[in-house]
Amino acid sequence: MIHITLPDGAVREYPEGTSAADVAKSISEGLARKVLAAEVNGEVWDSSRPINSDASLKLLTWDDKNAKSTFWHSSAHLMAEALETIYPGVKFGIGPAIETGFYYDIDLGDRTLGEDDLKKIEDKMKELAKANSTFKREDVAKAKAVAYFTEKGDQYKIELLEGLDDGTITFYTQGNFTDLCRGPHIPNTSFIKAVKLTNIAGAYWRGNEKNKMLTRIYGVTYPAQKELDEYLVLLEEAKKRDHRRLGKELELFTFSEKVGSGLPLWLPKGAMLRERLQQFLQKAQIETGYLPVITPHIGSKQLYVTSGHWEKYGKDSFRPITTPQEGEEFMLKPMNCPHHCEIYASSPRSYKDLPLRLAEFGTVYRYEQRGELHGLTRVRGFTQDDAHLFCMPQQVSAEFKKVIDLVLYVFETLGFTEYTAQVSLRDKDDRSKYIGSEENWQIAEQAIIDAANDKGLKTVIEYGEAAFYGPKLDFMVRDALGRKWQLGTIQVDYNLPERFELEYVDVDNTRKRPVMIHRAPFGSMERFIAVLLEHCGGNLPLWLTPLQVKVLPISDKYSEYAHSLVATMKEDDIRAEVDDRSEKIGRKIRDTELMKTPYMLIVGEKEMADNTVAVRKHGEGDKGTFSVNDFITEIRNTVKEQIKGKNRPY
RNA sequence: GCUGUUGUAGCUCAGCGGUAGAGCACUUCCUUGGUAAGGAAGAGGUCGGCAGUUCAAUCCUGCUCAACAGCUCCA
Repeated sequence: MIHITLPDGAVREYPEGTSAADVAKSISEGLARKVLAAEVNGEVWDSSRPINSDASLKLLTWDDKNAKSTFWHSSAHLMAEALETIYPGVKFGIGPAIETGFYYDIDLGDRTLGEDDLKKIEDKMKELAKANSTFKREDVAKAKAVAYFTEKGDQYKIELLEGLDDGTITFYTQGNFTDLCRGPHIPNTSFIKAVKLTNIAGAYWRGNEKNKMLTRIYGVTYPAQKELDEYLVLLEEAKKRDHRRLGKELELFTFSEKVGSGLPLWLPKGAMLRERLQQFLQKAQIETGYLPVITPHIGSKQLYVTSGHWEKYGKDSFRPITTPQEGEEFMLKPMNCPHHCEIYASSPRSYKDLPLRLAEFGTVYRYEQRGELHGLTRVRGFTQDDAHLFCMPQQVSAEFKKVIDLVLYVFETLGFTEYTAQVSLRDKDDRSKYIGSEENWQIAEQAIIDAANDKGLKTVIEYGEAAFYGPKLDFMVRDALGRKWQLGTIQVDYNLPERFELEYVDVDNTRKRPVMIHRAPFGSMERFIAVLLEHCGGNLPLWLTPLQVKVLPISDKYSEYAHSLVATMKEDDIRAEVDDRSEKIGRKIRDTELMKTPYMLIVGEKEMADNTVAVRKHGEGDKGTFSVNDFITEIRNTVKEQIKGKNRPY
């Protein structure tokens, strides 16, 4: 007999070789029908796999993350079975579960798939799922496994087998399909009731662009049609929050083929939003000791040779521009750091001058690969909320923490509560691509880890993600469709001060090298606004929104009163407009709601007589009648509250 | 950059080998109204661009530009 410990602490006795499914059955039949997999001593297993010694056991049903992942992994196998039935001879790469759903990379030879094919595969999957095939696990000797896939002619599986040790190899079979797989899987295919193949795309074998491109089919499955429907609705909702769509609807920005791809054009409302955001950060920065500077949009190529960027990124940049006669070369500024280094170097610095914090909303140009461009999140011309802090080595830690405070203040004010902080360190093995001494790297890496811990950030450490000149702390958020984007960044740099031979005179009258910290709380104005739009679904906070109040006169007769209200509000820095079109009030309300304007003031005979306004709030409806002064006070207070923040660093 | 899909009016889209259509938006007129679309008339497109096939191309073919999805990349 063995002892099974359940999550509630209860210990039960079962015969050796009992399975999670058996345990479930002993508790209740209903539970047994829902169990998809099990966690045995913390490891996810097939529910049918025999347990041969004492163990802790958690039965996994659909609500569990690991169960979903198992379910989707099995669905990938089901899709593979369908593919093999429809396209005999198809070769398979890998087919894992992902955050939502699964994919399988396949090699179809010369055949290409279209939308109609996806439907066909879906139907076949549903048919095969109904066949109720069991997922059977089998230990296989390496030689036998290689022989199996050699006969099948699947070179990808053979390549995968090369990386595996004999004795650890397992096959899973359902119906007529057998795959090399570590498992685990759900008990049988009949659990899969709803199937949707969402997407078809190319993907390089093993993620290497030198390898063959395989066809990747993405899909998602559910144990009930209702859940699939809900998921599809959710996807639609997410699309409505897409910043590219909101940017168009709210008239914030646009692109022009003539101007060029990846070069956003800010429309008046977008520019207003962006400038307001910039002023907000500028103010916080000045309060916390930053000094604004301004540098040109181009710089001599020599500047980037000195910085090392030419060598590293020159070939991937916009080509240098040349002067008419001399043949001098200039580059469109791809980053502000070298310019700021030269500002530092423009006069002798004492330890008393440090830290020197130079800030600039600097527009830079980078030649991003064509396929990388994406709305405002990945563009070729963008403005960084950049600053470079030059400090003594012993000041790094304190400066770093101050920057974290500033970033958190920005996030809090703009309502970002969900983000991850990623500590990007060097690749553990390959250190050839990094500039700078081992010792400096270690100090910097430790300083970042300590500062993040000190501030209580939830961090993920990523090896190999550091910049070539130093480690960094990046703040990441997700967009409406689940894609991850980096927002704020803080980076320690021991390299540029070296290359630009920056110095300060220390207390003991010796010359020393300062340390540089690059930082951008927004990351870039473009990307930040993109993510902000998606975050708030286009309902921008009152203090930031281009138009705060729209005054809607009920008829032309009250137009004058409406305009007088706007003039009054303007005195209190409230951004308001009148909709004086000859439309019915219902129509004006609808149009204003669609533009997501926070407040509507409806004014007619009554309001004009009493010097009041009927307030309607976006998304909430009629709020009743207020005196003009009360309304103005309300707006002013709300705005004040929004930008104050509890964690204001100044 | 790679693979695939798409490109028709300002926007969302329909259509088709015989020189274009809807709704919304826009303009004008009527309507002067009370919390999410009042009515009528009008204007607007060399069907992304360049070639080719054809008696004839928005439609077929090639190239090119752009957008979208994913992969690779991201100072």
